[in-house]
Amino acid sequence: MPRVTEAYLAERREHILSSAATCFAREGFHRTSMRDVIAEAGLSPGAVYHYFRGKHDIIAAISLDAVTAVGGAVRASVGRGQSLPELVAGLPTAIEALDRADDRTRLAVQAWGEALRDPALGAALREGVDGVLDALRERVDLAREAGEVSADVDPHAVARVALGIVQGFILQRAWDPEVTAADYGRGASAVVGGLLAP
Amino acid sequence: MPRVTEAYLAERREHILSSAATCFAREGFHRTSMRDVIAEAGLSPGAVYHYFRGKHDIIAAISLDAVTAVGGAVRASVGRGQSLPELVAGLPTAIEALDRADDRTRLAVQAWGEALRDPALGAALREGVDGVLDALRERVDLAREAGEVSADVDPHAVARVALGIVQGFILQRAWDPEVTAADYGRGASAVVGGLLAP
Amino acid sequence: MPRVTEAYLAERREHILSSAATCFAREGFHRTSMRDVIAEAGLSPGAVYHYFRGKHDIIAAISLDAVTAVGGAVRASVGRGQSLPELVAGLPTAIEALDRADDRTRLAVQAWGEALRDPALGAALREGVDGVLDALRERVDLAREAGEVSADVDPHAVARVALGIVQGFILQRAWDPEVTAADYGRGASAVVGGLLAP
Amino acid sequence: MPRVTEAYLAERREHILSSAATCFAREGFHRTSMRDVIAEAGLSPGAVYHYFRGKHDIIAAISLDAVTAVGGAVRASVGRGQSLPELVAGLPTAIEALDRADDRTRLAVQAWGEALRDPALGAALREGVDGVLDALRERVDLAREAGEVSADVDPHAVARVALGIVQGFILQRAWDPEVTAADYGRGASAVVGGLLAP
DNA sequence: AATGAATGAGCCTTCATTCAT
DNA sequence: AATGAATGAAGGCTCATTCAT
Repeated sequence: MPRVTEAYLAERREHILSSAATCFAREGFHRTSMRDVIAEAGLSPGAVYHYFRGKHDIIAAISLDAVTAVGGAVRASVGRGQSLPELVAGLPTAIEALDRADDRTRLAVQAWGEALRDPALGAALREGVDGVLDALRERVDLAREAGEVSADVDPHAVARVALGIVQGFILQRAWDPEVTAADYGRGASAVVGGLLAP
Repeated sequence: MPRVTEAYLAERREHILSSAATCFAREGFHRTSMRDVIAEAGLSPGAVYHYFRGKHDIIAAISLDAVTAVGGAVRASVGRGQSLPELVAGLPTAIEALDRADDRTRLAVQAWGEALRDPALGAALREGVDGVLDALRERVDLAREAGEVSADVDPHAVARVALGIVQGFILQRAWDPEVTAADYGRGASAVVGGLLAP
Repeated sequence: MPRVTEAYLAERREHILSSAATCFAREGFHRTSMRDVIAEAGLSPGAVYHYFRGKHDIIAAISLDAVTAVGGAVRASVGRGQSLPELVAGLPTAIEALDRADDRTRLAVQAWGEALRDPALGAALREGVDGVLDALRERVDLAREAGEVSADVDPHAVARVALGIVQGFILQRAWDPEVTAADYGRGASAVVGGLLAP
Repeated sequence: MPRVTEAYLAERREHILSSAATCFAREGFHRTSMRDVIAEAGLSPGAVYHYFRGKHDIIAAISLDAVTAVGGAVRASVGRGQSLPELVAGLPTAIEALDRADDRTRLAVQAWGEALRDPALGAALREGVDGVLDALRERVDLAREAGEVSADVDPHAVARVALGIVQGFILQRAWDPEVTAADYGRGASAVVGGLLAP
């Protein structure tokens, strides 16, 4: 019989992660020391190291979470059966909604850089991105089959561009909170749906 | 009077920066120590600190350079008098051309994260981005006035989205070198120019 | 729970201080590196920094201790109910007794200079000195009331001079160990008690 | 024929010393870097090192100057043919007069500590002190022969105490500028001349 | 005589992490 | 499960000083 419930352990782990996220969003991965994380969590070094193998693991977990959350938001939007311009218009809002308590999108920008240096994280992150790209590509395929989109576009490339539009929003909003989802979404929808005069 | 020429000083500074860029591209800003930079430059600590106030300043200079180079490539493309889809199609190639010697686009991704934590860098970077956004917006304005684009689009928002498309390319290519400028450019051009069947 | 006893912590702190004092007496505050202190203490850097915020704090603690010890010796002598000449004659011996293990009086001379540059240390030290001056002044007051001393002397000024005599001994003995407490004390007693022929 | 006059060289040397003294009085010997001294002097490193072998030499020169100045003031007072109490009463004022532009007495306190660590400086300083002690002792001898002072005092010891009184003034005044020469001198004169009621 | 770029040893300190309790 | 004292490598940087010009 375990001394403590599994739920307790999971909750503890989560608590540490969210404390770390707070620190990381405030100061960045590398300007945050384990001392900071430990203090923010109100624990002792030993306790934190009981749940994580090291700082590295915490960064990886948080990075993955941030990127996964973005991916999840995109995939959820894709599944909503809207027209392509509607879909694209709504993505920024879906992203914005992620930043409930923590600055998940700011963490995502940092995670992007981290993934460049950490092969394991890079692979994990790439996997998530591939899933999102697949979802977007399938949606474009459908649109093409439905004649909604001209036959000679490359769904792979279009999916990448659509993802790029989302990534650009995340980045620009991280730099400047005045970049709103509504404006950016309108622009995106215009680009995708009717930029060229008929 | 051993006062060396100003050109010599500038060249030395540049040498240090490019040595640092090599290190940073290889290991990231924070896994690179000043020792690494100093060794790569083949100098002594004192010499490096003669030209830069600290690691921070070197990171900032390189970050700014990377982001400025991206901005310059975009602005140069904008000034080339192409149609909007042509312009957008060509941007990834222009970006790709930046990575001649150093991995300037990889550095850019790191710089993005850095700018989130360093207010001074953030401000400088934002200024550069604003210039690029202005150039793109003006181009869209022109297209609108020429009837090339429907009148009810918001040029500001469209400029941001166009920039986002470029940023997305930088990021996706940094993660996966197989993402080619040609493919992404084709996708971008399709999105902007004729995604919707007529 | 590895929480060690408070006594253990205090002892550790004291051990570091005495190691530092050894180094400082040997080489001076500024020619002693933290490496020296750490090696002398037989600890790791982290351990030392666990107990002190930095070299500065160690210097301050040792300086304060040295000056406080001197003050304590003076106050103890004052409380011994001797005649003024007896008291003054005994002070050098009391001071000399401080240098049992460490060279506390040599440290005091260094502390004097340090207090000139470190406002916090200066204030602390001044406070200690004021206490000693008070004690001396009270003693002089008593002597005056007892008619032991002429009525028109300023007890404050006399107290300062008495302290000065002690400080001069500390300094001269630090430079030249041949200056003995016995000789100096005899001189001091003569000055105070019967310099002028009757 | 020398390129520059000897006077020019001496003046330059003096200029560097006074710049250094300014820095040292402001920040202490060890918190002052050669950069500081060089900047204060408005010269280049090479120029300063042309006149001094190193920081060490500058510290030694300034320390010696400060201590010598004190010694000179005492000896000048001794030669003035006053009664012993008058002499002692006047010493603090003579000391105070030294602090024209620079804080020579503050530098002296630092020099005391320095002499403890630097054998060469210690020897030089001790020599100066011995001269002062000799002068004081001779004065006491004279007083003894004149019957001004009781025959059984030890002139050596009394001279040391007299010097100690001066050193105490220097120290106490360095810590607290409110300690005035007038007050301290009055106290000293009282101690020496008539502390004990008749 | 003077310049100032360059040197490189060494400084103080922090950090992620461990392990006896 | 949790504590926190301890580790020790490594970090960024400063410093007194030199020497080609």
